Amino acid sequence: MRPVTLHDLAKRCSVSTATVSAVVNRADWVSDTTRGRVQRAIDEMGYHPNQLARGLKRQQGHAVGVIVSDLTNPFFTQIVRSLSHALRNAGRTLSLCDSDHRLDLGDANLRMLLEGQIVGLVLIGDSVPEKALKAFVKHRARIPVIAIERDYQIPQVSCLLVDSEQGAYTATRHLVERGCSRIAMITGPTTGAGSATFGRVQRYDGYCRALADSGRDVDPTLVVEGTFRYESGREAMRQLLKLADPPNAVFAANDMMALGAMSVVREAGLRVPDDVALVGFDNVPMTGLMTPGLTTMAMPMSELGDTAARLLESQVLLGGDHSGVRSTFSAELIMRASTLGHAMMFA
Amino acid sequence: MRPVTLHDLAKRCSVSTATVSAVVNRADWVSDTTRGRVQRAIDEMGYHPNQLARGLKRQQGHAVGVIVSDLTNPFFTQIVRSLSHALRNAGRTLSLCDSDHRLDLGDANLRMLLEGQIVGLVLIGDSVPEKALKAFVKHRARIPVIAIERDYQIPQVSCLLVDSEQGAYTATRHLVERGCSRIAMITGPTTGAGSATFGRVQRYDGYCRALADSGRDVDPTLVVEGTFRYESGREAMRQLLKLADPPNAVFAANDMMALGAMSVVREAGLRVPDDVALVGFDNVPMTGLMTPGLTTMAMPMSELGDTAARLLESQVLLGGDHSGVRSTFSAELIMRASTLGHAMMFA
DNA sequence: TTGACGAACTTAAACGTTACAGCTAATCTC
DNA sequence: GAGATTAGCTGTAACGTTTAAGTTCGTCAA
Repeated sequence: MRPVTLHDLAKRCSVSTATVSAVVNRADWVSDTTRGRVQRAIDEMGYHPNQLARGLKRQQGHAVGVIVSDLTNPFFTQIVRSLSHALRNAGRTLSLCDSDHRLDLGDANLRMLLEGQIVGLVLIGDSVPEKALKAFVKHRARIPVIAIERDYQIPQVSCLLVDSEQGAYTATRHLVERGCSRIAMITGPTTGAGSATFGRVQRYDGYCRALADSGRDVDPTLVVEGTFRYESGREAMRQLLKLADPPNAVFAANDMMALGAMSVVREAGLRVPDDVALVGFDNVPMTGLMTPGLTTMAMPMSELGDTAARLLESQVLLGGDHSGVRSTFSAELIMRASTLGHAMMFA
Repeated sequence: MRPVTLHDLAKRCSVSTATVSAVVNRADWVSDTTRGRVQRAIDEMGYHPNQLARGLKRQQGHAVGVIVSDLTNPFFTQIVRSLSHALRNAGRTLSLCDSDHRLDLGDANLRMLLEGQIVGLVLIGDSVPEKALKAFVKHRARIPVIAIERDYQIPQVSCLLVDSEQGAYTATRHLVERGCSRIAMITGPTTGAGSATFGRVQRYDGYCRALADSGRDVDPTLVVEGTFRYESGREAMRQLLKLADPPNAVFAANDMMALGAMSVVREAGLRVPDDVALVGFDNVPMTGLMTPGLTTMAMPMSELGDTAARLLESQVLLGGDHSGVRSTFSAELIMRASTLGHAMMFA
């Protein structure tokens, strides 16, 4: 069963393929009678335009490439999801690659997408090495590139970032306002995976600024380095509880570590939030599902996805060269029982 | 900066485009000297084949369409991820659509992918209505379709399913072997979202069979219906604890409900697993991260993804018509502290 | 010496679509 | 009523690739 083509329709309606094409593309010069006749034939024969041919002719594909460093990261999953919705509405296809934290695969994916004649590229997380991207941008200057949660120093590349410093400030500030006297922090790793992506430095800076704003000094014994993983949150918390004067509040640089910390606190027979209040960062789905719910900073995920899609579309339509935009989004405080307690939550 | 084409290479090397094409496609008739010369030019000029043109000529695209009913479901995310890896290795692109549980969107996505001249289609979860798929298969008999975790009654469609009955049997059996006397079940919903997908019926059947095998009757007061959501697990567990003779073990039809149940058990001051042992289903990532870890049935996610990719590739290569394969995978018991307790786990 | 053969290459026609330059006939302008 | 304009359509050349059907030329058997 060969797919129906413009030629088939043209023959059927005794018009030229150009006319049929005009109907399909809603050109304004076709008479109503012809348009009706062709449209009916399209419906009857079940015609679908061949995007390969269209793309070849128009010198412009219909797919947007997306490379994500780790699709199983719920934060990234959400972004991909809203990208997917936005692109569908724009009539575009989403070509997805998971680079599995391996930058070499990111490079291979880049080549593959390139051959697929993508019309735009979205990079999520640390998925492609700066060098490879630089080469890409140089050879395909017409393809707009947008990076999410990864800061590239390439003028043509747009970067959408979350203001981690502000988020950390808000989180810490929240603990101050709840009256916590000794506020600890579990930071992200200083080197290796994630260090480039999730702003360990900025989150720590925000913590410091919030303490300074309330007239306190940072107690170095209350700052422990983790690896963003659950188990490292447990380890860090154990360390904190061993202190002579342990903290009564902890801000963790991500939710996984906060959850790890919470499990240790409870195993030690202490109560959350009465003995130790906890705040995380990221708002991964499970934080709202547990009891007590974890207070955390929500990343603006759909916003990032939507903005990326809109930006992309405008740059594609614009055509020609475009300079990279950078914009920063802020994380939002989601208050839950891990800092408020049940009584307060329903007060 | 216009992309390099076969023509550019042909001119540069003073050969015909056919020869260059032959080199690119590794045909065996090109002399070594010519091949070398062309290959060098390819590297120097940075040539990348235009997959649109190739696809148009070959009458066969290079992308595989994937429609997933909800990408944020960690179970599906994992499948997409392993599909992505397998497809990259096969040199194919993955066109992703999230249908957001809306079957009408599934239909729109289907159309979009169709126009993109996909070479194969993978449906994950309940993402496309049977009727729409039937129409698709009828018109595009050459495109193999594989459904994962959704049973279509269409001969040409291959279905990859997880044996829920067997999984539920194994889970319940495990509780029996741990010496639990009163084993409750929290089932999935009888109607609505998920009822078609995750075999509520089969999971309940497996539970019954395991009990029967150990010579017990099903106590209807110990079977409560949930909605697969966390909150419904809490509600169900509250109901179970109110019984005059409450259960000392619970098998929940998915992890979310099991986690909800666990939170209620602990709030009631009871111990897991000593007072109430718990088993879930799905092995979502967080189950291994909490304390106590949740014993659960692991879905063979990468296996499903890989199999889908392999099956697809073989059917694509075969070309022509193909009859749908159905195959069933079994879930695997992951034993954790929610049934074993710490002492037993390290015995 | 002829002719057959194969290695190494070229030619040119597609694939389905779009865009541009015509073309025809009707309508408008003065 | 001659010329200009316009609405509505057609013809055809691309887009970059593959591929079937040649072409050329050197080698080798008879």
